[in-house]
Order: sequence, then structure tokens, then C-alpha cells
Amino acid sequence: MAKFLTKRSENYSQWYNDLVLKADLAENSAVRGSMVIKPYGYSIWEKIQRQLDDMFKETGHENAYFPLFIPKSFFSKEASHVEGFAKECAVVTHYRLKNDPDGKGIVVDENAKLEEELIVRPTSETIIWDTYRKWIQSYRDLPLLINQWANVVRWEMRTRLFLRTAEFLWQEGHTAHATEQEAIAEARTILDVYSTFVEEWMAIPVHKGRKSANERFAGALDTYCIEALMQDGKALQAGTSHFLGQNFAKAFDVKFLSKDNKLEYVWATSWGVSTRLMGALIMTHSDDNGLVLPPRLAPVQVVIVPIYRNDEQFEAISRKANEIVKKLRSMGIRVRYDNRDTHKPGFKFAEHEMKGVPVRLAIGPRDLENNTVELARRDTLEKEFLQMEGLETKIEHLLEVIQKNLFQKALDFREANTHYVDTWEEFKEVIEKKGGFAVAYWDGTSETEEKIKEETKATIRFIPLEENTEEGRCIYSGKPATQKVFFAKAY
RNA sequence: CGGGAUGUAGCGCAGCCAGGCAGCGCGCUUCGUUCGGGACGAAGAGGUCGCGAGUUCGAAUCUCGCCAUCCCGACCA
Repeated sequence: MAKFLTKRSENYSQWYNDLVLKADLAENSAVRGSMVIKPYGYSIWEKIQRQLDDMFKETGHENAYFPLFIPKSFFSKEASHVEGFAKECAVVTHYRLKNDPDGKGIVVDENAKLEEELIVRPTSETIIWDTYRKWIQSYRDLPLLINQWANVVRWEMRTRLFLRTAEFLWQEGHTAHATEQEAIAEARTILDVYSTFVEEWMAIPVHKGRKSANERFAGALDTYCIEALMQDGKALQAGTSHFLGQNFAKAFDVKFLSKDNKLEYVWATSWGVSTRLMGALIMTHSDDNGLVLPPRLAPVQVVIVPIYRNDEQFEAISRKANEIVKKLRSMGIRVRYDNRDTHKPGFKFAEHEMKGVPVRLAIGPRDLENNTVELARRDTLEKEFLQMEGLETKIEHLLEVIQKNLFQKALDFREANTHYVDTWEEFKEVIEKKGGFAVAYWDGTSETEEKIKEETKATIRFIPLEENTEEGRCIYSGKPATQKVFFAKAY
């Protein structure tokens, strides 16, 4: 392991790349644009999955699994959907290899060409709606509330670990409803699930909002999002929930008989969060010493490092440490006693710091004499000596304090980097120099959004859900405007 | 797909201009001393110099071709 991380102030994206590698979260693979998620990184993803999955179940959803491959013809059934994804699809054209007649390795067997080519799913709306047609006949079959955990592939030009990879892991919910209102309510319910999860578990403050037409999901009538602000002042979309109207129902002919015996198209939603959340987690909390994890998602919440010169000391310290481990475990706290004899304490300190373990305890000979322990907080880097007495209760409380502190720090940062602007000059100043959100009136047209993007690279990250009551003038065109929206450069 | 760069030990790199034993740092192995913030010493292991042609007595080094990767743009969760 190399010793030092690039400093955020020197090169933020280099810092991010270094951190992902050095905290042992993931690495690039032999396949361009596709990453290997390493055990430590994956265990954080598992925590995310576990909690979200519980929350989906609590809101009435069930898991299912749909195929990786989608017939090409399905794709072309919903016009804007094709347009949105066509440019980044991996396509399966053959189903067999053979030995190269020239003796060099293996080649594609040209005789094994598929009659209909298969698309590796970039998202599953089409295959799922083709299936739902068979499942839905009556209003009694509705609502249909399904989620799947899956991998998807989008052939991206430029990739970054977790933030944008050719293949990524996610969950995608796909629901069918009898009425428009119910579908919209579903999309909003999930938006709430997402924001609750991201704020309470990941300790990342998010704005809930609606996407502009330009940023909307291909095939959706309305796209809701949760949007977070990263430490470098760029915004990151952390999750989306779409109201799809009847677009997919019409494209795939999914109809039901209503109570009053009328044949109607169903109303749909889809929603997802991906391993991109890992990127958000890293970029929200971490510092120049490495990863900082909120306790609720930390695979290891407390690590105990023994300091000793000889076997007798090691054994005495281990007895003490194991007592602490036992008590903490019984309280449901994830604790590890790092008794590796192959590494020195200093090395372990640095390693656990790099990997973001929220609380570190060090126990040495002096602590045994004094009946104390050294406790170090990862979020503040503060150290203090504590009496053994009542230690476990203090740690339990401290973990909650850290969780809240991380959220508050991120929230303070976001507030400090949200600028309400009234003139185009101020707007450019914020986007080009300060970073963060620029909140301004917008005339509601795509043309204006496009021009702002061309001139500043900033896009509308979201339109607040609350209706704005005051009238204003568009920051760019000067035309009358009713919507104040959040602009930022984005990941 | 446009612009720029790079391929030499597990990782990071020097050597190439001016052809002549394959090097350095980190990591790895063994032994000893260490252990309260990334230990030290000694001894070791580890190479198709991206691939293929060519020039030459001799190529990591020169020439040609190919391949791959990275960075910057256009596209995107």
C-alpha cells in the first residue's frame, strides 16, 4: 500500500481515485470501464442493499428477477426510450465460439449468428413491461409492485470507479397502477424512501426535486430525483424515481378491465439507485486521511488495536480486548479485534483510518495499569483516554453522535455552498469560481437551459417540489419566470 | 469518435536522445532486533523491456506496422 493520498486541495479527482484504491474498495479490471468491487467495498454495498431492501418490503414491494438479455425488437417499441439508450448498448450477436482455423486461439463462429440480436440490459423497462402484459388483466391484479437487484450495462465513453462504470449494480423498481394519481404517489413514496435512507443511513443531505425535460429519463413523463452536493462543489444525482404515465403500457399493450368494466392502459413508475451511491458516500464525508464512514454503514464500527512488547502483555491485553468485543457484540455493535501479529500498531492505525472505521480503541500496557483505553474518532480525528468502566455505553452513544455529526457537517457545507443569485454575473461567478448550487429563476424553456449549459457547463439539477409563489425574471433570458431552480455542475 | 500521452519486476518509475551484463524505490520472502502513529538491519526471490517485422556482429534503445491503456473533449446514473 502506498503511503500517501493525494490531497483534495491539490487534485480532487486524483484524491478520489487514490482513495477508492487505497481504502480497498474497488479497482479497475481487465475489462475496460468495468470495475472489481473488492470485499471491503462490497460489504458497504451489502449494507446499503440490506437496508433499502427492508424499506422496499415495508412499503409493499416484492423482489423478482428478469433476464439480462433483451430482444432488440423490444427496445424499439418505446420511441424516446430507444433514443435515450441506443448509443450505449452492448449487443449480443452470436452464441458460439470455435477454434481459429489458422490455429490462433478462438474466434466467433459465424455460423452461430442469432436470428434476433440481444441487448444487454441498460435498464429493464422493456422486458418487464412485455412480461407485465401477461400478468395484468384486471384491476384486481393492481397495483403490481416489483423490485429487482441486478447488474446493468451502459457502454460509457469515460468511466470512473463507482461514479460511472460500464457495468454497475443497482436496484430497479417497476410498478403498475390503475390510476395516474396512484402511480404519481408511488413515485413520490419511493423518493421519500430514497431520501430517508440516504440522509439517515448514509448521512448525506439531499434535495428532493423534479428533473427538467432535458434531464428527464428516456420514456418518463416526470422524473423525480434526490440530489446531493459533493465536497468539490459538484452535484451528484443519488437516485431517481420516474412517473412513466402510460407510455410503456401503450408500447407493450398492457391493459386491464376497470371496476366499471372499461379496458384501460395501466399507469407505471420505475425507480433506481446504484453503486454510484458508493461514490456519493466517499465524496461527501472522506478527508485527506482516507475514507470516513457513517457508523450505520461501516462494516466495522469499532476496531481494537493492541500495543505490546511481549507475549505476556499481548495475552493480558487480548483478555481485556475480548471482553470488550463480547460486550459490544451483544449490543449489536460491529467490532473487530485487530490482533494481527504481522503488522505494527502505527501501520494498523493508518490502515483503519484509510478504511474509515468510525471508532478506534488502542490498548497498551499503560492502559492495563490505569484501567483505561485510548479512543480515537475517525470523523474529528480526536483522541482521548477513557476509563474502562462504562466504555461500551459510551461507544454506543458515540456512534450515534458520529452519525449525526457527519450529516450535520455535510449539511453545513451544502448550506454554505448554496447561493441565491439574481443576476447573470452573479450566476457565472458562482458556477465558475465558487462552485456549489446557484439558485435562480428560470423561464422554463429547454432552449435557455441548453444555452446556460453551453456557456457555463452548469445544468438544472432539480426543480424544487414546492410551488414557488413569487414571480421573477429568468436569470438568462430576462423573461418572466415562476420557477426558482437549482443549477450546478454535475457528475 | 476528435486532441494529447504512455506501455520496462506485483505497484510506481529510470534507462532510449548517443545500440554493448536489465536497474531504482515501494511491496514480497527469510532471520534478528522492534512494537503508544505507516520500524530498522542483513540476506534473498521476482523480467517475453506491449506484440510483430526490419536494420545491425549485437536492439529496451534505431525504423515500420499493429495492439492496449490513460488523460482532455462530445455522451451519461
